Amino acid sequence: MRKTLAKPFSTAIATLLKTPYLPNSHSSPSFFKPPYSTFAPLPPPEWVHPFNDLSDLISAGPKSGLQPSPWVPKILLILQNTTLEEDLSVFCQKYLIKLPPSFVAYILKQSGQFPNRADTAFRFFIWAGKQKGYAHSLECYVFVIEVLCSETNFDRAKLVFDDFKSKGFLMNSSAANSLVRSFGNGGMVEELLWVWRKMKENGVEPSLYTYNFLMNGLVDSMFLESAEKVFEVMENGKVKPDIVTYNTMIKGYCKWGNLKKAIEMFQDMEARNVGPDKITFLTLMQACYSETDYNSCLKLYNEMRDKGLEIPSHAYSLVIGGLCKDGKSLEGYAVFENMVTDGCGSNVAIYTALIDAFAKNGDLEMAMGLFRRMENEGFKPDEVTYGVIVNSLCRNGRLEEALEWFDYCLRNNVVINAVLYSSLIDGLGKAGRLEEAERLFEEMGCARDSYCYNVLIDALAKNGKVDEAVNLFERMEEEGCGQTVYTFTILIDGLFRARRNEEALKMWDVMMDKGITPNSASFRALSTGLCLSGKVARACKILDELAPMGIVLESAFEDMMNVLCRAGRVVEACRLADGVVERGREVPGRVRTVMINALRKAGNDDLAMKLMHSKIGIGYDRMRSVKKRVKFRTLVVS
DNA sequence: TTAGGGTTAG
Repeated sequence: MRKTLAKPFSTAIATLLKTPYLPNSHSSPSFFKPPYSTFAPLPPPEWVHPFNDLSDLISAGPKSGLQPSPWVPKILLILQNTTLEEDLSVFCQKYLIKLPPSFVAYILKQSGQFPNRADTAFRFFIWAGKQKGYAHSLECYVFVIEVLCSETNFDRAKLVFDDFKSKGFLMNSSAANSLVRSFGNGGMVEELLWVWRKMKENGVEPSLYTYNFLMNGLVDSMFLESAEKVFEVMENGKVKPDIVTYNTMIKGYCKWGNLKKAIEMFQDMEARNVGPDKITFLTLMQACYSETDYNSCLKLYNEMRDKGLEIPSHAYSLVIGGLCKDGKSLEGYAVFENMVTDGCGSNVAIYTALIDAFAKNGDLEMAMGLFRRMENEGFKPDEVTYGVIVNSLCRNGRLEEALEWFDYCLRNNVVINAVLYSSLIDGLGKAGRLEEAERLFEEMGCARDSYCYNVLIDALAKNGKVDEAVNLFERMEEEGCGQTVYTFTILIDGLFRARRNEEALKMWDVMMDKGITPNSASFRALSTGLCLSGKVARACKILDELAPMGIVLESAFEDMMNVLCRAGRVVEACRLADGVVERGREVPGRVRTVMINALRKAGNDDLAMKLMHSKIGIGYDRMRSVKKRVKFRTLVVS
């Protein structure tokens, strides 16, 4: 038997590398190329059966006349099988094969092509390391680290690397590239620096790839200043920054929220003749989109078109999505038509965004037309699309149709998510159909999120069922669903409406104690309740307490003025205006404008005109020949 | 080697 094993492993591997079964055989690492003569022998190809698993392989034995078959890929498939080590042990023993490190490295490298392989790969690596007469090569370490880092298993990667360091391998450039990439992705800076030092020691010059991997690692770990330094080194060194380096830096600035610097770099690259590519544009567009700067998104898209660059489908998604969010459904549709003309395929997300935008603009016919067109083109509407349809119908008072679509989803096994449920519960609540809303809430087929709770709490509170709303608020906590600033706003508003002022104030304190940051809307609910019950000073005090916490609510004072004027409490409004000026919380000119607008909004045109034609708020009291600002109070006194 | 979308509440 041993005699028949004499055919070298190299022959088997060489044959296998040529077979179409081998995934990505063209990308096989260079150290799998000959010479293989030092490898222990494996069964010759003619033995090999088209195995389904390793047990087949083991039991096959010599069978003449069979076609050579790619058994290595079969072993790779067995990587999905947890008994790999055991099987391989048996296999190696049976054929008395000495496990070659290159084989282990190969399996580890290939295992990266399967999802969630880090655990198996790691155990395989450990198992192989324990085999008699076997020692891991540099590549084994590099590949297992690569697999571990790609699945964010950084602790294990560190463990393996500590072992690696003790072995005293000579660093080479491909190992260095891989390690820099792995450690960069994991933010393992210490390890990264070790590799860099080792490269220097062993005279391995960093290539453009090494630099770019390093840059990407630094940027992803938010070490932006270090990335800037590396960039500088590249600019002054032999290896100049290329398009990837620039794109990585731009990504860094975007992630850091420094869009201005990203744009500067974008302009700088043009000046240095490194033309921006589709990735540069897409990165910038994504950043603009995230900052809701949809206009810049559109400008970048137009620039891309002018340059004749290929426009990726995702860029269209961003531009169309941005226009839709801005309520510009027609403009969004125009870009959509460009996309179709360019031969760039649409997708469910783009259709859904357009349907939503048209529906929000009240054009339900166009929205439904797009829905049908999408279906005719073979796109299957998903849970988000149905969510948009149901929400649009609810918003437009077409609750019955929304319910029909809900039934349709149920009948056709379409997933119904919490968004669709919350839209429907909200629709029912706003239509006063509380019982149905509550029933739907209880019967929900998925986990309830804060939206679902909030819409129902709102429905209850607005329909005079404040106790039930508070019960639901408590149940929310019991069921582990986080209360949000919306929950508190709804309840504070509801409690004030029910004249349960002290409870409303307590609710505000609970919110603060929970570390939930109030916003303009929540303070509006509180201040409205307080102002209408004559406690303007208390509202001001609470507002003043927020400032030291760094919470500045831009419209707070304006909202209070509006509420007071609308309630005809002009004296209190004037007192508030004077207080705001005296505390220097707002420039007098603006307070004056706010006051005029508030009076106008409240329909009190007479006082608004009087204020406009006086020097109140900005003028000086010359009668008493003391330079003093005329108080707003004089508006109602004189 | 670098980039990745759509729906909901006060």
